[in-house]
Order: sequence, then C-alpha cells, then structure tokens
Amino acid sequence: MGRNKLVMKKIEDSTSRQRTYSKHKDSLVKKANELAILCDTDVALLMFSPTGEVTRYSSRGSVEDVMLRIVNNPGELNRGYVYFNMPNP
Amino acid sequence: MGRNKLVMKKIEDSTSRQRTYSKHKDSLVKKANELAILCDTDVALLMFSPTGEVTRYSSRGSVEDVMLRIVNNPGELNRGYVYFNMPNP
DNA sequence: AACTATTTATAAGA
DNA sequence: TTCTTATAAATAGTT
Repeated sequence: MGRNKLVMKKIEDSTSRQRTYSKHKDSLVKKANELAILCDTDVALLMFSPTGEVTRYSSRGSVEDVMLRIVNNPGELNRGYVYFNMPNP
Repeated sequence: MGRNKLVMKKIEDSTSRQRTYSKHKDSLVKKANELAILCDTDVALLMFSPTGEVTRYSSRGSVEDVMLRIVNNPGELNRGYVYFNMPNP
C-alpha cells in the first residue's frame, strides 16, 4: 500500500528493511491490541527486528501467560487454526 | 475504519463480536506474515476467539520455536519492546 | 520525523 | 451469510 503496490519479497536494502520493520511492528501491535479490546480476547505477539531486537505484546499478563492458556487446556489446540510458514499469496 | 470510525471498546453484541474477530484475525495473520517476509524476521502470533478457538501463526517452525529463540538468548529480552495491557489510545 | 498519494482494511449495508 | 461499497486506516516513497 502507499505510493506503490507491495511486492511480497524480502526488502534487500537494509536501511529500508529496518525502516519498514519499525513501521509494520507498530501497526501490528496496534492491531493486535484492537482485536483484544474489541473482541475481549487474549492475543500474544512476539517478533524480532532484523537486528535481533525483541518486541512482545500480550493482551493479558505476559506472552508466556497467554501461551500457558494452551498448555493448560490442550483441548483448545485441536479446534483452532494453525498457520505455519505461509507461502506468498 | 469502514463506514464508521472505530470505537475502541468491547463489542457487546456477541454475533458482531465473533464476526469482527474472524475478520480481524485473518488480517492480523496476513500482516504478521507480510512483516516476516518483507523484513526476513521471526514473528509468532497466538490468539483466542471469543469462543476459545486458538489461532497460531509462526513465520518459522512453531510458535514455541520462536519463543525458544528468546529462552535460548536471554540477552535479547533486555533490548526490545514490551507492551503489556495497553490502554485505549 | 513529517507528508501525501495511494493502497489496503473494514463497518455497514444489500 | 456472502458480497458490495463507502469510508477509515495504513503506508511506500518522498521531503
């Protein structure tokens, strides 16, 4: 989006890549938080910048707390969605 | 966004809440995947629907694999961002 | 760090 | 409920 259409591949220029990461990180956390509030749900988000800096968001307690909800309720694992290594659209 | 401005509070009507959850879930996973590809980074996302259904996304391996990157590199924890229970903007 | 043209997401409506 | 569409929101490239 923006001035040009998005091409879904790695941004090769490291400065642009870091800048894009920073923008997208903020909006991803914002949207995760919106979802948690609007729908009154638990959301946990964890990501690494291209330089290895960690960003964590959790709607309730820590990221680990949200994950423990799965550990403590294994049944939930089998009735949700799992996305692994999605291919480019 | 859309026809009206978004009010950042819990959607009280359960049907609307579930419908909004479903849409936002899909776009959140999409954006997490975009970030992972564009910036060549690890992203993990975990959420629960209003009815308890789990959605998990990870750019590499499982959500647990991404989390293990933190466990295995505790130093990273201290130079990132942490968002806990963000208040409404 | 701000701007803005444009793309993308989505709240209501059909 | 699945599709449409008007509008809000995100953002790529620029300054």
